[in-house]
Amino acid sequence: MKYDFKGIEAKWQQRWDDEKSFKTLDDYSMPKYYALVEFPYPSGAGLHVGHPRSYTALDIVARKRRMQGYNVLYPMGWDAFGLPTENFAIKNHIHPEIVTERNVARFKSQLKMIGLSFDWDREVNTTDPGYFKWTQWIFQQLFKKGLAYKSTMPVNWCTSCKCVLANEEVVNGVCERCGSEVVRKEKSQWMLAITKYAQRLIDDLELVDYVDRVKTQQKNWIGRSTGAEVEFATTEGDTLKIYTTRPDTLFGATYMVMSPEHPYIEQWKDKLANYNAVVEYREAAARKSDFERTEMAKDKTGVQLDGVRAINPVTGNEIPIFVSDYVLMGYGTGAIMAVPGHDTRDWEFAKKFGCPIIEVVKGGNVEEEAFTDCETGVMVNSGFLDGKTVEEAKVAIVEWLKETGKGEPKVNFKLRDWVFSRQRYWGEPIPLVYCEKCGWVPIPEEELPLRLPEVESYEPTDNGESPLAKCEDWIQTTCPHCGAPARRETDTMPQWAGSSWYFLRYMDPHNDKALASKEALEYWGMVDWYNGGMEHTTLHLLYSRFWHKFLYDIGVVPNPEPYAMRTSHGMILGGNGEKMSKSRGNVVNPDDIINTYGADTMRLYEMFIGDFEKAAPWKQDSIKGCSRFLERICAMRDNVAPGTEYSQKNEVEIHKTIKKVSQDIENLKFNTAIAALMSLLNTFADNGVNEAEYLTFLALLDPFAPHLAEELAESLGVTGTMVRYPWPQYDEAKTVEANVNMAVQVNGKLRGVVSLPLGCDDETAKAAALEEEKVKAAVAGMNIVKIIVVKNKIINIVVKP
RNA sequence: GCGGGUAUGGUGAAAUUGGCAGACACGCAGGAUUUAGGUUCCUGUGCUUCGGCGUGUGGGUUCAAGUCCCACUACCCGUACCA
Repeated sequence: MKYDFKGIEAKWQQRWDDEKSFKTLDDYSMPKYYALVEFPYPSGAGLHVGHPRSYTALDIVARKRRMQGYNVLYPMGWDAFGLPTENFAIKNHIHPEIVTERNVARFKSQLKMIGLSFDWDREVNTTDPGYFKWTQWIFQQLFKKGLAYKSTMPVNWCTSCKCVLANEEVVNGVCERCGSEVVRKEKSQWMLAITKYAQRLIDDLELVDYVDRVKTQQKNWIGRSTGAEVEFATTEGDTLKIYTTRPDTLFGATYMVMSPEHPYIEQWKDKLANYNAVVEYREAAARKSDFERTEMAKDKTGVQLDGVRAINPVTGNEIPIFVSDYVLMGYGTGAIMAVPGHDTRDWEFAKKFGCPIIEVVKGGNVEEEAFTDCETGVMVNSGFLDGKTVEEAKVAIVEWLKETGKGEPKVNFKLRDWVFSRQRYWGEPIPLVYCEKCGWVPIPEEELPLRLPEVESYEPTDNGESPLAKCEDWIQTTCPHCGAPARRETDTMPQWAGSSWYFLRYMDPHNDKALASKEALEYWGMVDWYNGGMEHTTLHLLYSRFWHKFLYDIGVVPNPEPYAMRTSHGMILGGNGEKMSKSRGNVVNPDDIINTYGADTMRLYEMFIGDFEKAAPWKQDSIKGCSRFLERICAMRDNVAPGTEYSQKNEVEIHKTIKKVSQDIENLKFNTAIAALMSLLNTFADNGVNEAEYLTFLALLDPFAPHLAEELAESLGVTGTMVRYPWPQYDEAKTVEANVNMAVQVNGKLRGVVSLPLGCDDETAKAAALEEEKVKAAVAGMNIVKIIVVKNKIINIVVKP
């Protein structure tokens, strides 16, 4: 049979569509399996070959689970709010909604050509009012529980575009789009109190099965550290509170540093002889762009306060206080005690400003560099701490701090609260109004979804307000609480909002009473397997875990964690090993591959390309191997002999392959699963093949190359589709040959191979090894010291002259 | 800086607990089929001075190391003064 992939693929895609073969069943008595891939942002460029890597991998898992009798939820949708669409709309004067619709249509038709087994009846779109109604609803719940609040925050401001940028849009300190300088500007923003969940977001990683590197990245991002808060009295009679992870080095604190934004600068205004110089420094720091701040990072700057000094609580010494921008207002208390002997940054600063450096932990040379090791050192010059190890000293000093009331143990996190507002058009409107009397008030639930108003221009305003700020008609409303005139919030939500809960909507996508029904949430939660890119292992994963925990706390979802398992795929690179991008000109379009070789070949190649978790360069030549493999399967169809049992010749190889393919799919080893299928085909080519054997092969092939598997199975009389065809079973006893080849080594070097019965005893193996001609030659004239036998694997003869 | 990862033929890559390094492919070479190119099929293919040598480098443990230990180097990803 000739391999007509175009005909075959069109035929089966049509049939799956007509029969709704992948429809998720509403039968909650069946065992369930929820496989999830990250839904894409439907960009104008269309799909590239990187997208299908993840989709195909979990399609294989989903298809296998259906064949194993599970009720499978494998859905797809669109994360469609976002900047590129808005920018395209601005440039071409088209409504973003129309742009989105177009892009989604393009993406969908491309995905359909790949033969992915999504249940399209459950498609979701974050820009659909029926969807974002619930995004807004969740935000209102957060607000009601006090987890959404307004706060003045420094934001990134592009001096040329005159608008606020997200952190991701600032590349090397300049605007991603226009290349102009980006500076900091204070703006009032909506914030979400994710830091309240910081500890639980770390602890509950114990409950889930994520690859280690993902767990590590989450923990690092949250950045928990333990230490102490210590109060330093000042010469002006007040106290300056600091946070440190090294309270053990308190005796070595020879000066203090405050952030330029520290409120004490204003408080001490009248006491500072050099107040003007301090303010000047603060203003210079504020003017610095991100780029300059990073550039200047190596060179420490600062100003010493003239008029206020601090007192080291343990030595009683008076020490100077500096202001420097290497201390950040946003972490700890915005002030530090500086221990130049044992902190690299303090050491650099001390060297530049001539502050004394005292060694309090022995082990290095503090004149040469800061000694930061906590493991080996012993305390010196530290009064009652002398002679203790760092760990012992930490315990002792914290005791002392507690007793004297000068400090207490403290845990800090790097994680900051989530800046949640964007001054943009194409996002979910924040469903709150501001009333002079009542403050911020949520709009009534029955008024959700709050839709975007029609505007003439989507461009941000000159003063950094959202484009919605120009819609006076829309803004003016009444307070739901007291009925007085009120104004709507004009900021919109960030793109992360819609993607923080989309997996819940798939469970019950058309529900208009709740984000999903209780029954659906209980049956489908948690997601059994979630695969996505490493680039989302910090923000998206953390945000969605946070929202899910909140929904758990208010009784909406039944589990504390959303995803039972998380894996990550590597990126598909261009043929030159570089990241695929339009500017590098190395983008490969899946449409071209499908036209030339067919979807099954593309699916196969995407999985065969290499280790699923690692980046892999796209090699156009290598695709042929996969294409040939499918052609050979097709050609073999004409030579399939009748037969309902496995032949003796093929039996072991078949059981082995079933085992390997079954396990490899579970372990993300799609590449070796395909290699095993190729080997089995080679075995068939040598030994001949009958119908029973060929059908098993097709069942194993089905998740990888479903169109061809269907076509060939049909030709063998299989009625219906392969979607629920039973997954082949293997018999462990039949996965091994009666005889094994054991390698014979002499002094660790391979000298021969002997064929022996499986599990034969060591003495027989030794005797057989010594009979082998090449072994005899290698052993001749030597004394045999010992012989090591590893059952069924190797015999090593150790000899000496 | 810090955190994570990677390093194996001409290429993409395989290799349970340490146990025959290079599975499976690509490419290449030779042959067969073909009017020819292409396709398909068969054979070979780590290097080698045929003793051996080979998994980034240098040490170590072991009967045995790609795999374990110590010390390096290079590249990739993330992050940016987090006290």
